[in-house]
Amino acid sequence: MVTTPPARTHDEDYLRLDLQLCFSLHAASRAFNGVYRTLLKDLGLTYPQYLVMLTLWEHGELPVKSIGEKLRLDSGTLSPLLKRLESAGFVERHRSRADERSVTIRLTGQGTDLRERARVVPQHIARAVNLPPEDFHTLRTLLATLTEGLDAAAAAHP
Amino acid sequence: MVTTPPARTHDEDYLRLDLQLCFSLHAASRAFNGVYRTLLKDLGLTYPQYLVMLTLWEHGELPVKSIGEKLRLDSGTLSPLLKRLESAGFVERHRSRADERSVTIRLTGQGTDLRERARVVPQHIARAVNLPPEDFHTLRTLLATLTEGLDAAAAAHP
DNA sequence: CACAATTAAGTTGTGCACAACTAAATGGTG
DNA sequence: CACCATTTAGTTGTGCACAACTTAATTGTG
Repeated sequence: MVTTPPARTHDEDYLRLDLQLCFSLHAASRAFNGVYRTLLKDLGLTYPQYLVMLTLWEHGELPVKSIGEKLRLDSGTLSPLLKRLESAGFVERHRSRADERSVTIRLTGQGTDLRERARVVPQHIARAVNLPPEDFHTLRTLLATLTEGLDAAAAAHP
Repeated sequence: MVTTPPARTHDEDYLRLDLQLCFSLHAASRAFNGVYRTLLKDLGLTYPQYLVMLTLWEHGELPVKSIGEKLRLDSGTLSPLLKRLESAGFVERHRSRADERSVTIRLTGQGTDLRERARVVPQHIARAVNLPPEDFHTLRTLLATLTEGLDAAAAAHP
């Protein structure tokens, strides 16, 4: 007598859905990284360094704390990354006079100039992504919802 | 006379769209990782190790090569990861007799048993994700399309 | 004012991703 | 058969993510 408990099948379904989504997400994230990597190599930037430069180009100088909040990165990741951007000559680090705990990151001339050379990057990416604008928007919304749900779940079970 | 070239605005739009999508994707991927990390800590697995175990649970023993193809990971990532899974007692590594270059990864009893304990993971994730099935499906499809486009672009400009 | 709690940045250690390389086995071709 | 190209793992080195911790400055409270 063959006995396959129904609960087992249900679990398998869950497992399969979950597996498919995390695979897709993982794969998409890595594919994105790959394309950025090759595009950014000419500029001498890694992908996370590019994200930091983008926020600096947009907001001017920023304390490390703010960069971390915008990019959801902690000091353990940012400190060495910013040190590398500094030795590459793209940013300067200045201990804040108002609050000596804080360190302000400022673009150098070279860092500011890099923005012009970086303008081609988003164009290449947009072309590579090759999605109609509405899909673009849907994807972004769904990802945001997903992240929100996951963050809420993470906060509920810390 | 104020001259703002239209191309400039266009570039800014591209930059903004690109920035938004790569931020969403990056954030979603990291949120996913975070939830998995806490769930998997009890099992003594990292997220990539869990992905390897999932493929082994599904396919039984596999050569390193096949695992790498399924997960899009190269030997530089897999070799040390598998070594850690081996010293944790979840897998064994056997040099293939038929082809001495190949190494077959096999589940141990402990590795097989872990599957039962891991059954709760996808349920927690599905609950955390909290998306209607159709959104789930849309997201997966869009991510697949995105990855395909990015891979094609990467292949065109290697 | 003193002092404990909090905050900002940095450090250390582990693990993953990936590029570039090595070593050994295999396969194809002259 | 000999030799070279290919294939499979593995190694090395760089950089990111994150947990756990340290240090120094600031803030709040008795």
